[in-house]
Formats: sequence, C-alpha cells, structure tokens
Amino acid sequence: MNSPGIFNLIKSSSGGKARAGELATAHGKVTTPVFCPVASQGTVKTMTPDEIREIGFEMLLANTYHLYLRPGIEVVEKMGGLHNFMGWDKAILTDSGGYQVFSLSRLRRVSDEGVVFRSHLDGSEHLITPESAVRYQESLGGDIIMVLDECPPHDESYDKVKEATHRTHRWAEKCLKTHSSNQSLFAIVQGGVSAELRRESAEYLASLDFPGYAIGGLSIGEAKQVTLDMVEKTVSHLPVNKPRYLMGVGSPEDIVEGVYRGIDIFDSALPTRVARNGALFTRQGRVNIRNAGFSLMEQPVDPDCNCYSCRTFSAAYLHHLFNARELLAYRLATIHNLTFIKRLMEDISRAISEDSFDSFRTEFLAGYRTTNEQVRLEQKRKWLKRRA
RNA sequence: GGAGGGGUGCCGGAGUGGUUAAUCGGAACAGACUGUAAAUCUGUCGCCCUGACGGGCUACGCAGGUUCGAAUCCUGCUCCCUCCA
Repeated sequence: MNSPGIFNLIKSSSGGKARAGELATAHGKVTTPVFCPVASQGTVKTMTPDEIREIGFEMLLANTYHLYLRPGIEVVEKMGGLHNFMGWDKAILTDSGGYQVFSLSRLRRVSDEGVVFRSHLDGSEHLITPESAVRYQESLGGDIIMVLDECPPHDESYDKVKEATHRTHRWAEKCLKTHSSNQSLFAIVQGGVSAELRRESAEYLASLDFPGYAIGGLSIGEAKQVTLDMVEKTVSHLPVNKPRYLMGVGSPEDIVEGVYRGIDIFDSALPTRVARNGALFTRQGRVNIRNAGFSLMEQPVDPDCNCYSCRTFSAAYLHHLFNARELLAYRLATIHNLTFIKRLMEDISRAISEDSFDSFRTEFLAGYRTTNEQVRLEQKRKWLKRRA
C-alpha cells in the first residue's frame, strides 16, 4: 500500500467511530489520527523544521493564498518547490485559500468563476478560480491539496449557505477536472449548520470519488455542540475507506471529540497562536502563563510534560519572558503546546489500538477544564465585529 | 536675592468654575484566540456594599477662603524646576 494517496484503515473502535490508519504520501507515511501544525507562510511561526520533526509531526499545512501573494507561486517553484524552499522533507498539505474567502471577506467578491479579492498586503486585486487554485497547489508541490471552497459565516442565512455549498460543489468538479498531478486532491464538504445541507454536500462529493474528504466551515463562531453535531451528520455520509479531515479544528478537547466521531486529520493554528499569547495546554486544561500566580513557581508549567521547555525552565522563567515580551517566550510556549498535542495524538492512537478510546475520551474530557461557552462566543463575536 | 514655571489617581500625562471618580498612554489584574491580515484583541483598574442596576465614602501638594457649586478662582504655607544676579 505504498503508493501516494492511499489510505489504509488499520483499526476501528469496536463500539464507536474512532479509527486508526495510515496515509501514504510521497514524503513519508502519516499515522492517523494526525494533527498538522499550521505553516501558512511556509513556516510554523517561531519554529525550525528540525524542531517540528523532533517533536514528531509528520505533516504540516501551508496556505496557497499567503504563498501566492508572497513570495509568489513562481518563486517557490523556482526554488525547487515548497518542501525544498522551507526545508521540510515530510508531508505537506496545502489549503486552497478557500478559508481566506471567509476570513478576509471584506476584501472579496465571489462569483461562479471564482473569488476576486484584494490583497491584505497592498490592496491589489486578484482573481483565484478553482482551476488556478489547483494549478498553484500543483506548482507548490504539497502532498495533499484542497479544492477551492466557499466558507460562509456561521450565522449566514440558509439560502446563502445553500448557494455557497452548491458553488463549492461546482468548484470541486472543476478542480477535479483540472487536476493532473499525482498529489491527492481532497474535496471539502460545506453546508453550514444545516444537517440537511451537510448530508447533501457529503453525499454529492462522495459520488465524485475523491481520495479524501474534508469538513469545512466549522468552528468559526457557532456553539460547540453544533460543531460536533455537524461533524456527526457529515461523517455518517462519507465513505469509510477514505480519510476524513476536519479543517481548522485543533483544541485538545475538539480533537478528542473529533476522533470520537470518526475524524482522521486535523489542522489548526490554535495551539501555536494561543501559545504566542501565553496560553499553555496541560491535562487539566489551559493555563495562562502571564498570570501573577506563576511569578515564583519553580516547577515547570506542566510537570507531566517532557518537552524541551518544561524539562529546562521553571514556570516563573516563562512568566518572566512573557512579561518582558522576550522572543524566546513565543518559541518555548510553541514547543510546549505542539508537544502537548503530539503526545495527545499518541495517546489517542494507543487508546484506539488497545480498543479503549471511549474510556480515554471520558477521562480526558472529565479532567480537561474548558472555557465557559458564553464567554467564548461573546469574545468571538466582538472579534468578528471588530474585523468587519 | 530677583524673575518665571510647576506640584493631578501605581507611573507618565490631559483637564483651568458645574455634564469629573476625573480624557489618553503605560503598568497591574483577568479573559479570548480553532483550514494564522493575530508576539493580537477584549474587559477591569480610588475604597466599601451589590450577581447586576445602583448606592455610600474619600480624592487633584498642605491649610484657609470666594461661590449654590472648585482639580479648576483668591490668600498663606510647603516642595520642585528654569533663567538672571
């Protein structure tokens, strides 16, 4: 089973939907469930590829939109492709730029042809089409590439979501038609928070026989229970023998819940972004290293962690680095959070192979304190409003 | 000795009669961040009571005074700064 693009399902939970597998790529085998750190601009912020490899990650996510604008697709191509350019010889998954249709929505116009958007860098206007999105990704040379999709806001009207979902379907067909490399092209299910649209989207895309399926348009401001519900409603209509990728989801509790519902691949900027802002993962929940309580703590932030940061430094030192805004703070925190996630993935894999994932999940969630949902959504709303 | 300027909340610094518990920074304290326009953003920030609305008290160097009302005007005291001798 070594030809690139082949997904090999190794083990499924006897009671539930969690599963373990392997994904073959031209840049090595990827063990699933897998988490991909985000390297939008060809770098996991603050980390060297060696450090990422040492922590144990097998696949990264890079972004076509960002690399297209800077340094430019041709530059990456001339520099020998993305792997060579960024010094990473394991697998790469590139996103099409579809998410930017959503996150930069003030700067874009969507039509059937594609998306006309304004560069957030210099305001210049560009058109990205399903066809060009595939061509760009073929030039970048990632191992898994994504169709161009339209990700509507979580509170968009049903009709608009339906329109975006159907457009995403048409684009998926165009991408499939354009695609000519041996990279794996994954489709993206949309459908917003409508179970009916999710089903329709999953069934339709499944009929096109892609080598993998992503679930997009979630965790963008809707309530957590809705996210999980939509994942369930989508997965149940996806083929069993193809990898399922839950895009943009990566908090520890969400990963556990995603695996529980049959997800194989995750990516998210959350672990690294949150790290740069002082939030560190522990098995008891997130902790803010900037809090005054850490100023004199001799032990590491997470005594159970064996990452470089926790092996080497006290919580007090990390607290100090953050307060002083020293650059090392961001690196040490990123190392910690990524190591935490990697270990979580290993624990999940082990639990699945031992057929004890359900109890692992129950225990993990019982011990992991999460933010009050109201507080979360309110701050999220403020953030989105501010961006509008 | 002479002339002038100034002392505002933890710090810097606005404000020159009422709408001022006092603009704005910073610090401090807490929170958010999920296919990265993010080393970003939000909230609190005199004291006491309240979950909140709200209420009470104390505040602009010190002491008096003018006024219905003063951080803002007047007098004295005190401390600091600049220039001239």
